[in-house]
Amino acid sequence: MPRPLPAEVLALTAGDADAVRAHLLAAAHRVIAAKGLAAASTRAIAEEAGVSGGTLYNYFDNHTDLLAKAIAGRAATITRPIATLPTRAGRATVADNLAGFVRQAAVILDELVPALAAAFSDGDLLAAVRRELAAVDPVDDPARLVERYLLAERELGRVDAAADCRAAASLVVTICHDDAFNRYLHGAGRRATSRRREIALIVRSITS
Amino acid sequence: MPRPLPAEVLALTAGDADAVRAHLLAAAHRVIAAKGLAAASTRAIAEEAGVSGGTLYNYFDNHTDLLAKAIAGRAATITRPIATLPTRAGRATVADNLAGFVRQAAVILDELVPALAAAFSDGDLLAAVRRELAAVDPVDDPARLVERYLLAERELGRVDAAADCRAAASLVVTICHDDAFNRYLHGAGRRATSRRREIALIVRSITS
Amino acid sequence: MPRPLPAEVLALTAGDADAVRAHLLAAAHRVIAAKGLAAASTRAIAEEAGVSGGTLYNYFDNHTDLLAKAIAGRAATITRPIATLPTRAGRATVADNLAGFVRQAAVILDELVPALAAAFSDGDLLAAVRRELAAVDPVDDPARLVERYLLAERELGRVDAAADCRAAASLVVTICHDDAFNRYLHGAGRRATSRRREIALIVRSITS
Amino acid sequence: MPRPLPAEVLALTAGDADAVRAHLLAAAHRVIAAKGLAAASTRAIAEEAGVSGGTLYNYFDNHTDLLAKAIAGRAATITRPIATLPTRAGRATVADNLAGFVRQAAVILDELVPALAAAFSDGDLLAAVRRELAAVDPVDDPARLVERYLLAERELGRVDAAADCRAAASLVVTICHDDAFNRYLHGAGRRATSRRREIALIVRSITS
DNA sequence: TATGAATGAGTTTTCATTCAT
DNA sequence: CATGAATGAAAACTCATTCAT
Repeated sequence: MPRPLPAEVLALTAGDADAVRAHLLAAAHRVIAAKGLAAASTRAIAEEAGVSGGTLYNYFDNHTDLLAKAIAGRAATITRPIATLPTRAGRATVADNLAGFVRQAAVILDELVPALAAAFSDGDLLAAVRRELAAVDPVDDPARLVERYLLAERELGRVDAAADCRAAASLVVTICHDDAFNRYLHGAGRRATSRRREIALIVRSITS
Repeated sequence: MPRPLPAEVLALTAGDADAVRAHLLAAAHRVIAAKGLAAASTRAIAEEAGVSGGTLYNYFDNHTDLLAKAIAGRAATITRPIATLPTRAGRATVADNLAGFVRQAAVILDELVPALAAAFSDGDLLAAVRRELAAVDPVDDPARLVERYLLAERELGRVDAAADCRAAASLVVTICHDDAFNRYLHGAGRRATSRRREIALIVRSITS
Repeated sequence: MPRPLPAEVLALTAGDADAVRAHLLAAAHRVIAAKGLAAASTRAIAEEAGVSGGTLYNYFDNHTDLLAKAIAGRAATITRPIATLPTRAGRATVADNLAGFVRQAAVILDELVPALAAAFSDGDLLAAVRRELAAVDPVDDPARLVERYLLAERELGRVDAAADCRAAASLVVTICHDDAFNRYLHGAGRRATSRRREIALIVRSITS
Repeated sequence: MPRPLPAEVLALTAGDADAVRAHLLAAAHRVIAAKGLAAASTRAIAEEAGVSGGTLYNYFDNHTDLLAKAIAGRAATITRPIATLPTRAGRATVADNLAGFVRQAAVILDELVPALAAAFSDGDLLAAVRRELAAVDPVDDPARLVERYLLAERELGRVDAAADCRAAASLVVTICHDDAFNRYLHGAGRRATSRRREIALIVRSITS
């Protein structure tokens, strides 16, 4: 007999199918973040979401589909908290602004990069993740964001007119990625590297 | 019914236990590279190595131990093909030498980074990989290699006396890491990014 | 491909979870009795129960849990067929009644003692069996049953007022245990020892 | 290449085949006593004995043969420490002498009964144990020993002329067996039961 | 006749998926 | 479109036994 979703889940989703889907994706991501991709079995996700195992299949094609959407979905939301960077142009110093960006990006990347990296373990999953990523709006690309900030600084004269803002932005974002990767690779004990010297080097190159 | 190792394997190892171990590690790495970590079951590895399933346990404690050594073992050999970089100081241009390094590093990182990243999927495996990595000689760190090259260039006057060679080297290596990650994330079809502009930016910062 | 339980099993259990559990425990006990504890693999039990291997894990934590409950479960039902002993007080002779008890107890102990003894082979299993046995109602202790019978005979004057009924009962039960152990140890061919002389000795001690 | 046995083993056995066999049997029994029959793998026994796994097969037909001889071999030596009982006739009291026997027997039975019981888990092993037990000299039967003691007491007039010494002896030995079984079944925590009352009951029956 | 590596059948257990309710 | 039990393939790992050395 078809039964309604459990009270807790209904309270969160109001029974809206998309809301339920989002709830399940969030549960999946929590499990991946907490216990790793290998532990993100359908049963573990269902339990975390407070639904029955079979229910997942009413909202997703299969296990891989669910995982891929949970992982790639985070990539779409990644620029959200750092979207204000371009508005900081003209304030403080360029180096400080970039360092601030690196610091803020770390929070998001620390939960995105490990999940993304873990997807490398399974060819099918990786293919599905690629498909999902392809659908993400490339305008939200963080590198574009940083580039826009540097261009704004160039407008203000705080960055050389001839500076390659795209390359500089790309370098900054690359630093963020590698840091997140290394933080997870080397474990929680690892002290966060400051990267102040690398940023100074980049800034030196684009300012006279 | 016990038998000596199959002829093919014996030919490679001459019965030496360490050689057999290396043979099994190589087989494990081939499976990981070809089909992904998730497909690197003990059975698949044993088959690839041309050996019976139980034989693996005569050489490794367990599946995780084998995988961790197969993955981390590559990290130890990584500087081998690029160790000649410092000797190139004074020849060609700094930018070309760094670009050449990035190109060569890509070959190795393309087989190391995906396996390393895939280990993020399993907490136990990651912990084992960390233990193995800790045993790798840090003198072989590629960043130190690039730094030594830049310091040699500084001796020769082709790099500013005040240049932060460590930061520059760190940036170059970071580029390599992120590129390898992105190449695998976005799939084989992806054209390798040249990174010429980023290297130019770095070089500009350390030369006058 | 999921299917309901096979027709035979459904007929026995009517889909009730506790009935299925009991069915599985009975299957486990049949396998132990027929082929020994070492042959009571999960596969053998599932086959005997007419069920798929994975199904066992929907009802029991693990193999040890299943075996322990199958073994200890019998101990709980053991007094059932001999519970009427106290009502025989005053009829026939005390010796005959005790001999009858010994004979009846043998039927049950012949299927309990070997399984219990076999559990000595595995420390984990034995620990689990102990836990299960601790949950059995001690009021059903057969020694208490025999004691109550002897006390009833004492009330009737057929046993000395000063007789140590508890010790006598304990001796009778001990005989039952050791006989069951020895019957299994020496094999089916062994003629059941009558123990008439030992019972006579006990009776002589508690009657004048 | 045939090598000599390891130095430690040679020191104990002087290379004598029977001594080596005894050494291996003792090792097997130690493993069974310490970790249970299920843990008494060929590898564990070989390690305990300080020899290589293949060596066992130069002295025993197979695993079962080795275990059966290790278990049944103990039964042959069981009367050794209590053989002096008959000489105690006339000294102390009959009850004390029997209680002393029960106490001493416990030491031996505590290592024999659990191993014997564990053999119930495997039909093949049990059959082999039965074969080995059949070869044990029945004159050493502890029950005969106790009977001889009681007959000696009867000669001395401390036991009734009409007493059924065989039944009494059988009861005493039965107590020992059941106690050992129960001690192991209920675990080390269990306080040893004194059985003074049961012995008193038996003695009352054979003395006036 | 000691060694110990290779074997491979066998063990317990997990898990994505389906479908009767 | 919720449930959760049944499935059975696949996983990691163990172990008695053999035989080249």
